[in-house]
Amino acid sequence: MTSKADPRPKARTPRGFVDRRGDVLRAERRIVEAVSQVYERFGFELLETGAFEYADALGKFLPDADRPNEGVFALQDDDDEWMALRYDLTAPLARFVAQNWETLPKPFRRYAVGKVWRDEKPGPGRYREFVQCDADTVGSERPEADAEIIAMAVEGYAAAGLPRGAYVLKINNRKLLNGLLASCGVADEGQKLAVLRAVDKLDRLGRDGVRLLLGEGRLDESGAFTRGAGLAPAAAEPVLAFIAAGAGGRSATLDRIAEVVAGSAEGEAGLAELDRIGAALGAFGVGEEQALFDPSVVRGLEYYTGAVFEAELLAETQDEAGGGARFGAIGGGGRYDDLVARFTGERTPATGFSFGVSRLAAALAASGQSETSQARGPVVVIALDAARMTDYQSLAAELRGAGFAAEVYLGSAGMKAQMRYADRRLSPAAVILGEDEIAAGQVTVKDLDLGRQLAAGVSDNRAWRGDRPGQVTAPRADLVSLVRQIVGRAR
RNA sequence: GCCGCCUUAGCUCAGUUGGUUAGAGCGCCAGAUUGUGGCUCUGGAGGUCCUCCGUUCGAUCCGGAGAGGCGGUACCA
Repeated sequence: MTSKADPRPKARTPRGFVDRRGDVLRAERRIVEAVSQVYERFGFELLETGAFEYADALGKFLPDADRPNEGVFALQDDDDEWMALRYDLTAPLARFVAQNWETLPKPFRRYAVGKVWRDEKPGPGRYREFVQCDADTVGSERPEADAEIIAMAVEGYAAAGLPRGAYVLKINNRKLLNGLLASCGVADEGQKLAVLRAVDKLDRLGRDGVRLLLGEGRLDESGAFTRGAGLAPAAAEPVLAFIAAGAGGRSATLDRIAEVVAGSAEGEAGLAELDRIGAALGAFGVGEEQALFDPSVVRGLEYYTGAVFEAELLAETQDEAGGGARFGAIGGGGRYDDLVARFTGERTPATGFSFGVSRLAAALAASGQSETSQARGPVVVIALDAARMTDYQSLAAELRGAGFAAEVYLGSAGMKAQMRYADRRLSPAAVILGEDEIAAGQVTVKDLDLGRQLAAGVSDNRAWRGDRPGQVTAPRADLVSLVRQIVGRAR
């Protein structure tokens, strides 16, 4: 061995990225198609924008000289302009709407499906590249627009195959908490954000944990201290009462919220919006158990200005180790009335919902709803004799012409390995054209599914091979009808 | 980002009190079976023992640094 550096690169996927094969992709494509159909039925137009945006269009995560790659994958173009891979589909929508406002039908309703990228610490089920599916309405401030987005999300989950009761869509309104805080004398933006963050942790830390985070702060088990919002107890108690108001049906929740936010103009406005959303949901036929009001929903984002939505998976799930898997949100969204104004200076009301496609696929799998069946392979034409490749190719072409997936085995292994190949591909049939068949003007088609069934009961290899189960030899002209019989059975 | 644990074959993992050829199961390939998937048997391939630096006659093992993975926490568009 020399001390020269190994010139061979290591085959590996970059951190936070995954390779995904046919079966997974098929499942995801089914989901996307189902949800897209729902969106189209509601009158939403498909829009695609590029993967890159100029960094300033992406908003607060824009790179600057000090940390050009914070949170996003960014690079500098030839003209020194920073561009970055989009981290969601909403920022590109805001840019598109601002750019094309004059020519768009208003309100503008579009859905979008595409990859987004985030340069952050990957975790289980959390990658640096993933597919999102969004629907947004830009240019309507009616609460009915929010309700419609929620109704589409509910229908989307149903269309994707998530059963009723497996999830719940929680609805809240930022104006409620804003109004509440204002009437408690909390005006500082940083403090408001800290309150939102604390409220967001209700499901994980419980009421007492949130109380600590609303006040001075909280010391967790590992000894790390999280600074709180610094609210006085007199201000924290109404917040705690507010976030506890969520149990029960939609109108009962509204009644309880009304008591807490009474006297605040912004709170009353938020309440009125929720009331109209609730009425519209009723008209859409969205049940109380599918979409409810929950004052503890936050969505963490600064840019939401009104209604916020979050879909949570309820079904009992298990991770691979058998423990209870925490799933958390499987989608979310809300109203963002200021996002387009970043470009135009004019307030443009907008509302939307977004879900992660692979997260939903994982949710379906976890609730036992996904068909994880392996894709069926093609009919495999066994290649026994290199000199006969053209014959094999025409057999395959004939089958493809008749509408079957078919391929000629292109490796160099023998018959046994070729049969194993067809078996692993889950092919329904193998076509054998050997010397015997050629001499007799025949072709042999083997039913692999039948063999799979019979194999379990066979213990003697000689018999297994000798019986040749499901194997039919017939005149070559009958190829297509033989395959049709066998493959028809397989479907 | 911070704290803790972990990293040996494609996968799951043994093991070496620091010593010459590092193992198992599963998987993969081949033969038994000139042209037939499964079972069984036999054989084979596959390892920088995460990387670098240090200690040592000698390091997969000890020390340090780094990378990657897992869990918690923070952040989350």
